[in-house]
Amino acid sequence: MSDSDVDLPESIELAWGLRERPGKGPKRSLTLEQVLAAGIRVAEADGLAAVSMSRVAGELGVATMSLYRYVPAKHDLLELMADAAYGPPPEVRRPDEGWRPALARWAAGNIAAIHRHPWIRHVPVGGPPMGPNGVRWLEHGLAALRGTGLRADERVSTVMLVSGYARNWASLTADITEAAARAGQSAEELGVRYWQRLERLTRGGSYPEIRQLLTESVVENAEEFDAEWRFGLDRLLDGVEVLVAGRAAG
Amino acid sequence: MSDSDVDLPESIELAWGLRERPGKGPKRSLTLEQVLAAGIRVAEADGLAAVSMSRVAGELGVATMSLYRYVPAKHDLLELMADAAYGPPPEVRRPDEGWRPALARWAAGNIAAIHRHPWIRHVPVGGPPMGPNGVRWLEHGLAALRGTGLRADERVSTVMLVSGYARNWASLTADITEAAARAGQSAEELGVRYWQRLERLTRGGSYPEIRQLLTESVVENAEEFDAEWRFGLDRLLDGVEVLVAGRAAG
DNA sequence: TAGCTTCTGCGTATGGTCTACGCATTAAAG
DNA sequence: CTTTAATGCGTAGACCATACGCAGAAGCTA
Repeated sequence: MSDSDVDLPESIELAWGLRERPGKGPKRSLTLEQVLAAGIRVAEADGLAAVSMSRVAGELGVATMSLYRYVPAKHDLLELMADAAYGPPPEVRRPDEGWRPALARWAAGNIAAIHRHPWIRHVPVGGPPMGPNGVRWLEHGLAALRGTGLRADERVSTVMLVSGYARNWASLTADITEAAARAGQSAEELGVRYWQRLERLTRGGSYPEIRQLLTESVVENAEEFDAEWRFGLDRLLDGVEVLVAGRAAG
Repeated sequence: MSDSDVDLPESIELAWGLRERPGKGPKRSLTLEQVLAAGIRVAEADGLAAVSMSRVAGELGVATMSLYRYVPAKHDLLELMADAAYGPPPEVRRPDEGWRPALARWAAGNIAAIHRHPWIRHVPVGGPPMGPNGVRWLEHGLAALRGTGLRADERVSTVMLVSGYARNWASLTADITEAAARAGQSAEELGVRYWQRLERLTRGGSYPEIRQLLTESVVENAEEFDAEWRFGLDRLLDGVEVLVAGRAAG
């Protein structure tokens, strides 16, 4: 109870529903959930850049300033929207499931969440996860590593490593997909274009490795897109496995 | 020569100095380098949020709209600033150097660059690297993997994997460092606070793994900060090594 | 040398952004 | 019934990016 009053950021208390509502004044006309849902609706429709306080308020049929009774600042609105949009993590690791498939499933869930709400990647992250869903995701990620013999800090680092990779990869592919949509081309065409451009830029300069790359075929079609994701994930999990195996032996 | 006219984004042509300057009108009073340097100066002093067109123009003693003669839009200014701030990559792999230490050095250089200019992490990335420095970094990253038997797409994926990890880790630590500076606390204290907060939030809920974590010590001091970085990197490189060794054998 | 063309810097104006402040209204507590 | 606190929100201030157009500078051509 000495640390019962660890002070939390206001937006986090809001998200967890820890704000006492003494119910003195008039009844509130909205809930935080409604505000977040409206923000998400706007982001889904027109991208994160379209999420302005006035636009979200308009979506709810209230005045702009009313939102500030539900959220301390726009930045908090965005963070809370992201946490809400992530949704619940994939099912926890089953008793009969190995750590590796479990972690792979968790990573895939991460990708899926970002691809389901591509605007999430533009929400600036501010520190480690503390939102309700963020904490649940952390919990399930750690659950995948139970019984591996990894130390506490190693388990945390591993989960961060995997989620970081998932986020990066999802961001990159979403960037390409959106750029392709904007240009009216396929993602495949756009991938080819990148290497054409690199070819043009490295002409005349001293870029032996890149020039070498261009002689081998680096073309990617849609199926190899997924293969690329799995390549990185396999590298990552192989690296973890080396450690796990070493711990089990030593 | 059929692909001699691959069209490049305007900002990229600008950065590479590929814009013909027919020299018809009056002499320009600035160079792109000066504009970028001014923007970087502002970001360095007051953060990326302080970088507005008018502020950068003021720094240079010109009118706001004059900047648009050097840069198509603010977004391009930021991208170009980031590319310039990265600077040249670490020395290429030496002939006697193994791929693993070379890639580790390259990764460390990545970290150093972001820590030298912490605002870089807030510049929204838009696709694969095409700026002059971005391409040079790519070149040196690939050079570390020469002779490993990895295919072209595998080399590229590996480099992306490592740079992504470096960026993520540098971002996280920079977030913590800045938050600590704002709160007048040490990064160590703030790390402890995170776990205290997590303890508070997971009380009463169903978070067995996180609760378990809290019983083991997850405290990090400044030295373990660096150990955490190395842990992730070792996992990553171990994973690559498994593949490289397999290729050498098979 | 005269005129034409093109490029420069930049003043003005438009339509946005976030949010501090204060006020009238509502509802519960004493 | 009075006191107290919380709500919705109108107004206003301080920014922001950038479209447009113009006056002047510099080179090219005749």
